Amino acid sequence: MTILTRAQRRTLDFLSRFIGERGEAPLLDEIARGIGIHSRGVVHRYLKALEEAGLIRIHPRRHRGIELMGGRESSLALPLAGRIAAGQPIEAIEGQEEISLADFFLGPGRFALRVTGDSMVEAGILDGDTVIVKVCQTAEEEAIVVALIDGEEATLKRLKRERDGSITLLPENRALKPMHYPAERVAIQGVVVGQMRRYEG
Amino acid sequence: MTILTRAQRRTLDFLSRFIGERGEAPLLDEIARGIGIHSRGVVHRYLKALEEAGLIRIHPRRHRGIELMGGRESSLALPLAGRIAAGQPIEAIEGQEEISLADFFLGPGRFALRVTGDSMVEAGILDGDTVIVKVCQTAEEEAIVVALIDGEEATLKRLKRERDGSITLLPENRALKPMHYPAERVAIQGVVVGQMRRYEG
DNA sequence: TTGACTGTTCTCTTAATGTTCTCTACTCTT
DNA sequence: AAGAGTAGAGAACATTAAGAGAACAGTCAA
Repeated sequence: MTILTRAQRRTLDFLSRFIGERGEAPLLDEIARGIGIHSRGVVHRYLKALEEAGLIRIHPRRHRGIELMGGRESSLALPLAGRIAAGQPIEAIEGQEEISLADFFLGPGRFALRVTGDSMVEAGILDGDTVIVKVCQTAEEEAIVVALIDGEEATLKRLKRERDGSITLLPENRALKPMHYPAERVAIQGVVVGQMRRYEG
Repeated sequence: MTILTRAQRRTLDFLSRFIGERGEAPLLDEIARGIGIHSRGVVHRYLKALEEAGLIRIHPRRHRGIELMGGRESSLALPLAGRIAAGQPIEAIEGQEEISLADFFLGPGRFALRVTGDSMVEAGILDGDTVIVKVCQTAEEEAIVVALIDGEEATLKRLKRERDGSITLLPENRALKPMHYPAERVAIQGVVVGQMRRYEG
């Protein structure tokens, strides 16, 4: 592999940042501005060198036709920038860590469920959220479960077992009352293992 | 894999949204209007390119004869069971629908951030949650943003612009007070586009 | 069956973009 | 002092991207 000159390295850095943020490659003019020069021809020379070094691929004559060969394909991971409210600017903590969506949510016996209603708002589960549920018949105390009552009505509630074996389903909403049932009327369909929400930009 | 041009990408986005909402493919004229042009011929050219790239299939001469291929990054999908709290047992957990984690969260210029603190609890963002942030300098009113104050302190707050150009950062927690700053002290680092949480089983 | 729609194929236009060149200047090394 | 290598400017040319719109042929519903 060839040793890169300073200008070539600047170009490569700009490229990876641009593509990482915008999802598409920059124009030659954008690269020029990004590394502080004015000539497209010069940029083109640097790109040729980077291609020679095997670091990028150029689709000839295509606009924005630069692909970087870093190897790390679009995995199912997001760069993890760190913790917020720690009092530091977040910038440029370039993907040291990554967070894997698969690790987060995927697993055997799981499915997603869209939530309607406000019964769990105080647990941070809002109307419109999606919860990830793991199928199981038994659940631990205090877990948030999908419970089927009398084989008819399914709800999302926090589980509490009473000493006499009966079951209380606690909503996380002060406006709603706990519901109390004998054990045989309640069938647990699964336990909530995750929750996610999208904000429309 | 061919690189898509911007117009081709716009077309693909419109297609998946249209089909997702209405269950059938659009006419060429509808696509044209949807992406802001007037020529059916041009649309047809874009569709050919998308077919070339393996992203859609065209049934020749059929009206609405466009089918979009799962050329997506597969495998990170969960079966979507339906809506809960509708008063029905979660009917037939057949994975007819699926929810794609990639669609949900992945995209250019996004990163994850672990939240510490309770300043946004009433918006359903709890201590320990992870938020997905999209990098951008400007944000719409009422968006939840990552804001850097005086270049030092980063926080997660709801954005409000005052008439005089100054900025108010609103916590979603009655115990905390809104913070008010002149515009030049606040730099927006990104907008929250998603949120997720894991419940330890 | 028929006629209005709809998909397909063309050619044309315009502006933006990639590519190739030549020329200049600066910094090293030997 | 003379090359050699790196940086950069900028002109000239070729190609692409994006779009309009006409003409034709096949589809589909009343």
